[in-house]
Amino acid sequence: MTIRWLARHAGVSVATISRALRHPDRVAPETRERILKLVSRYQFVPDGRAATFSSRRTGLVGLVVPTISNSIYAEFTEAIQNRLQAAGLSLLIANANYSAEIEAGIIRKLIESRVEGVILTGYKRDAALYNLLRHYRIPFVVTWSTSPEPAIPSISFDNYAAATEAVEMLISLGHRRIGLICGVTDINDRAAQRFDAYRSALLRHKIRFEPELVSEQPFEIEVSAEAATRLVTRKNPPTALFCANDIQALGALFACQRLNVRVPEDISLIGFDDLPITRVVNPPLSSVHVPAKLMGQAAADALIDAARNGIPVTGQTVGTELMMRGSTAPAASANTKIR
Amino acid sequence: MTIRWLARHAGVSVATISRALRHPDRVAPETRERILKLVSRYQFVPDGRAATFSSRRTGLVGLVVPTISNSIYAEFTEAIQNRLQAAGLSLLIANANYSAEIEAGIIRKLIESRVEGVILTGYKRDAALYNLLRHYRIPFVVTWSTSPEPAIPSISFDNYAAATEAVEMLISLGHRRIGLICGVTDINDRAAQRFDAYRSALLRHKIRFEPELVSEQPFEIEVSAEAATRLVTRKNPPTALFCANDIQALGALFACQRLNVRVPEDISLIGFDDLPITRVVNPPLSSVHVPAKLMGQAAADALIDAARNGIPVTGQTVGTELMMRGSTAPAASANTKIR
DNA sequence: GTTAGGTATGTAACCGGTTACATCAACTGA
DNA sequence: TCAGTTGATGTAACCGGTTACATACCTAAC
Repeated sequence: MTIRWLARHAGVSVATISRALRHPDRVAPETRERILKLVSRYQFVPDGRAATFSSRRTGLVGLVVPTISNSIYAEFTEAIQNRLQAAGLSLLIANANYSAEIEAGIIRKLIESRVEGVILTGYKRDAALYNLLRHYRIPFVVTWSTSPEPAIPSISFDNYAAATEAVEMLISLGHRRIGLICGVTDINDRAAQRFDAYRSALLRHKIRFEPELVSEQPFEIEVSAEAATRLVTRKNPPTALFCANDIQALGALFACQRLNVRVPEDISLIGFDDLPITRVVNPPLSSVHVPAKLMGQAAADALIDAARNGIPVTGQTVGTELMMRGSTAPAASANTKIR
Repeated sequence: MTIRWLARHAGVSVATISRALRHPDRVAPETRERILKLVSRYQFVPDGRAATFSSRRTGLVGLVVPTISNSIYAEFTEAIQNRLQAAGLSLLIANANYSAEIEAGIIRKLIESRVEGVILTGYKRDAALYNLLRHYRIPFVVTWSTSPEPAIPSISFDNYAAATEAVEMLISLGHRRIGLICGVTDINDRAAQRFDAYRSALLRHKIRFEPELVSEQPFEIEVSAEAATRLVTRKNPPTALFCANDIQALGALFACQRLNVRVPEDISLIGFDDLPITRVVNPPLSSVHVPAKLMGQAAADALIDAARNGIPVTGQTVGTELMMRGSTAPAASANTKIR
């Protein structure tokens, strides 16, 4: 079942079939109707590979996310998808599972399928991958973190500034023992930047940085709850916990509930991402609102412009907002013992 | 940059280049080395469309999920991805957003890209779509629900049986006023089947079905919390709530906490999906464990077999397990007033 | 009546790999 | 020494659309 076969049956040439499908206004109405009737009778679906192959445009944009488990990426993905769809482009979603090797394989696959743009999560990766994309003149954009290298366009919020704001807030509320739960900084540059912000904020306020108050964990709620349990049950527990991710903050919140550590009376919590669930739990969880949707739209728009009009992708910073809710309170004036 | 260009530069034919890349053992070691050196020097990435186009094998499997927000699909997706990757196939993930129109468009796109298999979520869709897939001899499998039509192979658990078990459990604990929060049954056949099971279980036990105790809602935690609030603050509130989805169950749990309705003393809860978070909240949430991973693996294996060896996909039922946790308790013997 | 311009359609090259088949050299064994 | 076999490589058709260009026909204007 090819356009040649249809052409024979309709008594026209292949070009007319192709035109009837792609540019219906360029064939005579009666011819068009005859062809479309055949197409629907035989349920003909043209081969997209052949089409993109000969037209030299794939209409494809690739998105590489580190995980699909975290629903913050779902919102991001949907924003991108909607934007691309409106522009007549399709999205290829790929999950790198926080692995550099898998990601490299994915990027290669995307180049093989000749995508017209790539949206990446995080900036930290082998320079060879960036070079490969540039070599194939595939516009790309980094999201969720900003590369220090100006040649790598990033459409992102400022992880460092956002985390700084959260930690500074805790400090301004009088907290001096502040714990941190964050992602694994080796494989997650967002976590690394938030970690840096945490440490710098403490130093700036002459608060000693204590490695024992920091816990790097993969983003699983059970693991996070255990990590929080360990922090909170120390002899000298922190009075506040900054969690570089809402999943981890929720794990911490539930762990505290289980241990009868009162939030925010005994310990203050601030999360990151501002997932919808933060507004529903008890107490509602303070969190850094991340403009995932806006960021996705801007990234998609930039790639659409690049693919359509050859406009180079330029970086952009979108704002975050610290949402203060019931999980955060001033430190008890005295160093009240917990429990 | 094509294999023809490389062939000229290497002083060999295009066939040798192609072989050096696809079947390295079929070219002389020295020739191979010379070619591969050129390939890496010029960062040559062969055009995948041309490759699949001429070899008549795309190595692609499509997955259509109704949402990527719910992490239960993440586990499912990852299981599929791992299985396919091991078999040398790639996964195309597409999000239908609970829309039949979007789904139809996606399926068409998948056929256009000549995928070698399709994994669908839910069985209820226009028969024309199934016919189209069959017409193109694309093996497909339905997951997450079982089609009553035997010609539509389903690898799934039994929604009706699983929901029945949960409701029967509540009844056996003495509950007589049992509410239901579920997805929108018009667009979600899983929700519809669970709804049916709920109603049938009540009738079987001579418990009057009260439509006011049922709330169909999209899977958003805030919306679910509001729905639960409405149910629980009725004059004559239910003593148990079956939630056909953990997101909704969590919304209900947090709403109850906020209203000072004690779980499970005042109201028992059972969810569905057994997300990791159910084990961390307080009290831990009873839930129907769904073998998402197993189901994904089985679906992937079936399609691999179909694509590789032409073995027709056959249906299969995987088991669920009701996980009883702290959110469920026997009904208070008298009809104690809540609050 | 001739020519210019427009519309509908056909012809065929082309996109960039893959692979069946052909070719040729080198080696094996009688 | 020569037929037979093996291994390495080349030739060219092919996958199924798209589209530049050619062609044929019709209408309108001078």
